[in-house]
Amino acid sequence: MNKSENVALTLPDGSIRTYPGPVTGSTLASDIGPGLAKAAIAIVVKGEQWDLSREITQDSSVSIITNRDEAALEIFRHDAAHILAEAVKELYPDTQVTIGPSIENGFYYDFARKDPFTTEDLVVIEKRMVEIIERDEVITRTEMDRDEAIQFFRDMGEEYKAELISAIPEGQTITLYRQGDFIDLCRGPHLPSTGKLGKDCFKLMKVAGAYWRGDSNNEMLQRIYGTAWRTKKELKAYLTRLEEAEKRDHRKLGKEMGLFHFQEEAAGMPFWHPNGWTIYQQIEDYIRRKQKQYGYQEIKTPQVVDYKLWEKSGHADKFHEHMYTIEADNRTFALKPMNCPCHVQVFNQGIVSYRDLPLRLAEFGSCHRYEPSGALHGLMRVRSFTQDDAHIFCTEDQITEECISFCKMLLEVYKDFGFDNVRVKFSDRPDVRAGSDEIWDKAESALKAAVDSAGIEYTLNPGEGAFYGPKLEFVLTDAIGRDWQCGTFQADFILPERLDAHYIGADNDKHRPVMLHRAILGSFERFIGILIEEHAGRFPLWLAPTQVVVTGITSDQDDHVRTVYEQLKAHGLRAQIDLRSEKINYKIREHSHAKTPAIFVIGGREAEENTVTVRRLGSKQQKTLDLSAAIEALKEESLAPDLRKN
RNA sequence: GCCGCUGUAGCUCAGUGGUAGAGCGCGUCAUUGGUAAUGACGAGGUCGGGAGUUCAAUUCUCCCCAGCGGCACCA
Repeated sequence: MNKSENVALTLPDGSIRTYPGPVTGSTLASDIGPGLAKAAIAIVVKGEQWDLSREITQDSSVSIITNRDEAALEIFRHDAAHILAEAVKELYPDTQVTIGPSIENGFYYDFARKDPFTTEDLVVIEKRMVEIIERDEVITRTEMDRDEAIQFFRDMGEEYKAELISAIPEGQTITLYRQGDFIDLCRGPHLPSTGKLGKDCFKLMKVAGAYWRGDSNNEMLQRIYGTAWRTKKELKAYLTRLEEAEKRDHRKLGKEMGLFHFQEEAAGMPFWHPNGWTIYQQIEDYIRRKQKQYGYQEIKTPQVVDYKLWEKSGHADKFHEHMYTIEADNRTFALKPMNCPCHVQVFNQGIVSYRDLPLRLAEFGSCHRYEPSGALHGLMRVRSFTQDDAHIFCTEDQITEECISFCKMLLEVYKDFGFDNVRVKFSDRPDVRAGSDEIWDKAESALKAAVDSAGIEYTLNPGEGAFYGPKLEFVLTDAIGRDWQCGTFQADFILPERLDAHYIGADNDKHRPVMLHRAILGSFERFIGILIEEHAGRFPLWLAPTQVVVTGITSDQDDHVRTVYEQLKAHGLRAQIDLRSEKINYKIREHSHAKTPAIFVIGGREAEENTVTVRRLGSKQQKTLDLSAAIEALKEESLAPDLRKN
């Protein structure tokens, strides 16, 4: 490249600035204006993010990233991670640095260190980070040869960094970033200087353990999590959002609302209370109706099954450590961890004709899995749960149609529960799997064709399929932003083979059916957990454990209150009566806290006119209605979505 | 399972090497009040479980269990 050649930079508005030679983003920004120079964070050169200090040597289309841009956030967070690492190295020089990326809402950095960081350390580190920001250290980018870089970090005692670089292909140029005395391997880009990060725009959040390179066979590192934002206001808003999310945590609400509990004697296995079980039953009834509508037949299979069956199905091989076993009669049994092998047993009874396919067998199957203790999480990850499970036995030709029908049903169900945003992942063959590559090719392409024709958008989730087949995962998000897989649709060519399922085809020969494993809610437990958080405990009327409370202003109305209560119950509403000698204020407050959707209040006037004054949760307004009208309205609203007329 | 933190009344939490406290809730009584807390009195705890140190352990040490935050796992 001839240095004397002109460099023409095309800005987003189409205007062109020409320079007599190489030029940096900061020069460009200051030439455009001092305001921009101050706000500039990085520059996009031909679609790639560059540091402001990096020389642009060729004609390029460019745009400057300012601190108002969304793209700046990631850079801020990445810089925050570097500043964190610098602070830690200054305070605890014997610590080795490893990696520190920006993540959703913030950043983290993993450190190798004998003694773990304490919460008090975080305060000290955070203080030092502010100092580094105040020092406004210039951040410079340098390039280094790969082997040179390995030696460089090794000389500094940074073995992890050296190992990281070793994994990079030979001959490649490595970029390093320096700020003050701190040097890190990094792709960049970074801010021009540490002072660009607002010292009141970040906060260290927590310490945690994390395996080196995400592998549980490796040693555990100390991870520090932080959050970082463009402005103090954004940071505050984020912290407030976290607080709000905590209030809708299903574990907290479950306790407050008396839905369920856990205890030591049965870790990870919920005890459902009357209130929670009412919700559960509403959901089960709903799904049962839905499944009938979509051509499923419900069955029930045993929970304790000889271990031999799990060996035959292949589950024992991969999951034996996660199965509860029982010894009896000199035999070993397992509590079923899933329903599919049992469903094949039902399929295998008698002879199935191709005319019977697709055969859709559904079960509200209670399963037990010995989940690792650290994985347990309220209702979201439990050791005993019930799935809205079903297996569709069909021919290869029927996969597409079944997938389309399933996706339609799933989206209807999610919509009825108030979930409009469902993310879908396509998980293909894992490293450890059963069956030949040929069968996997077939299963994957069949599932892909099916989901494409269903018109569902998905992201690829490589290597995450089940050991017997590829799957679609339908993911919902909890209050704290954590993702949970609920629905699933899996194409399985392997279990029918292993458990010798067959049908008689039109050609009078035996054929293997394809097995489609599918669930919509996934487990009732997890789904209810998410439902609680989604609604913050304020369930729609059809799900609410108590739909209406009837109470009087004074005890003079007690008889009338009783009559109304009886009528509500006669209409099938889940009503409660409150005859306590408390003031109306107290009772309203209490039932509102309990998140009761409707309160019917009866005073002297209402008793005389046979009306009720209705107060709905979340509203301070009251409406006095004829009793029969009030009951009718409530009844209509309390119908499950699939039972409503419109 | 791994790293760290936590475990005291039904709930939320304070506290101490000398056998425990608050608020809410609960119970009794009084109060009959028009839409988010009426008052008085009262009951309630093997301080997660086990072992050790000590004259003495809820408090200090160790082991175990469970919960929380992550990591790993998730048929």
